[in-house]
Amino acid sequence: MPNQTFFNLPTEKHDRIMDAIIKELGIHTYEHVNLSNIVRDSGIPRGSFYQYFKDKDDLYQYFMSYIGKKKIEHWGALYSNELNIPFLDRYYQICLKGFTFAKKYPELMKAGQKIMDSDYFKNSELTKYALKTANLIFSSFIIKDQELGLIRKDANPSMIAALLLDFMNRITLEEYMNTNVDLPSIEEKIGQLIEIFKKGIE
Amino acid sequence: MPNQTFFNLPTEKHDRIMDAIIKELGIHTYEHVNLSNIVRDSGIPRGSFYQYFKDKDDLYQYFMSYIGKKKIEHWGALYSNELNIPFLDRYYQICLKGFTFAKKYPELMKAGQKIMDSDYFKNSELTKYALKTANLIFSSFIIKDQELGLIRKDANPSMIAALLLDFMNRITLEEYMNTNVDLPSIEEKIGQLIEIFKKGIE
DNA sequence: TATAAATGTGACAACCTTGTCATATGGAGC
DNA sequence: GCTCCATATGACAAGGTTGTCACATTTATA
Repeated sequence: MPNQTFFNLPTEKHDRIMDAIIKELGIHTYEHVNLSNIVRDSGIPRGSFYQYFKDKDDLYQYFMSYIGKKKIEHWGALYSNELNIPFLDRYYQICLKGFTFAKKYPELMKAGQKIMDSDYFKNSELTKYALKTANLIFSSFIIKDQELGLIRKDANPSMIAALLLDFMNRITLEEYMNTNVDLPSIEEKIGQLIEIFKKGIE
Repeated sequence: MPNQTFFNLPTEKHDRIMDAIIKELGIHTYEHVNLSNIVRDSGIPRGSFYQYFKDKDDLYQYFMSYIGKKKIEHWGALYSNELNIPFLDRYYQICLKGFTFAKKYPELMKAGQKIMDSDYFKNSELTKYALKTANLIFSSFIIKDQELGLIRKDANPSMIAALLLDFMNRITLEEYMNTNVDLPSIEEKIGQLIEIFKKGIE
């Protein structure tokens, strides 16, 4: 985590640095992140960077916690157990939230996507754990629906979860990042997907 | 494409170099490929590398054509229009072929996967074209089945294609590369997926 | 205002990677 | 053996990146 000095910075400077970091992480995978670009873009001297962050790794840790906070803020209640709606309705809402997140924080979204392409990210234990957790959360909702008779009991929850997470990931990459795509066309697409999942294609 | 000199090389030397290239491409994304590792591993002098290949780009071009040839060899007939079987049966076979490909050429498979993570690959027009083509091929099979009444006409062919391609991609990454996974468990998994697609989960 | 502590600064050493080039070697044809 | 051409070779220049450090400046405290 960054040095306390970094957190003591005036908001304007903190944000300027974060913007530069987000910009750079949105352009290059983690391994290719160039500190020189960050210090140039944020207008801070090279030495200052190393006063705030121990190294690249430190930068990454902070970025992950930063984007994590924003995401929890944004999706929040939709992942709560207290929300009692059918899983596919919940999934629909979660996908749409992805769209609004991408519109609200396009640069952050880009950086978040890019990070996932990085070896560093893929090889980290934390990542494997996070992906497994995402699947488990979806699975638990699916199992609940199976008990309620909303979803066939012979369908494998973890497989359904994986398929829906895959779709969400792809639509995020292909559609949400595309400025020409509007909300109605996204709603239409997610609706189509859910139809296929409900009824099958046969 | 590499210089003629490269193709004149004795098979043993050619293979030694290809092995080193495949090994390196399997470890680092294209942007991070290190020529020094390749010349060390293949035991050729640095100068020779530049006698064979113009630059990194040349290496990439050759690798793509190399893996492309192996893939066409391996999947061949399964993508042919002359094979007249229901699309989901074909899809099942295609997925299984992926498993045997991964077992036959594990290092090549790893390199092929890694390449897809590279910015260079993602931003190339050829790639976008290739991905679009894969979807179109699947879609054309699906449309044929729709006309035959095997698949519902109101299901979007391109979306079905995308979902199934996504699944194939993920199972390749997660299962095929894993040495502990055997054929029966893969067959089981693909079977489950196809069940979900046929009947839906409701 | 004086002093100490914290923070800012950028030149630079150390390191790494790429692609080049002058020179060496090998073999085919005469 | 001689000449020519293809091929082999590795030291090195050019370019780029990282993290450091000695010194400058600002802020906090007495």
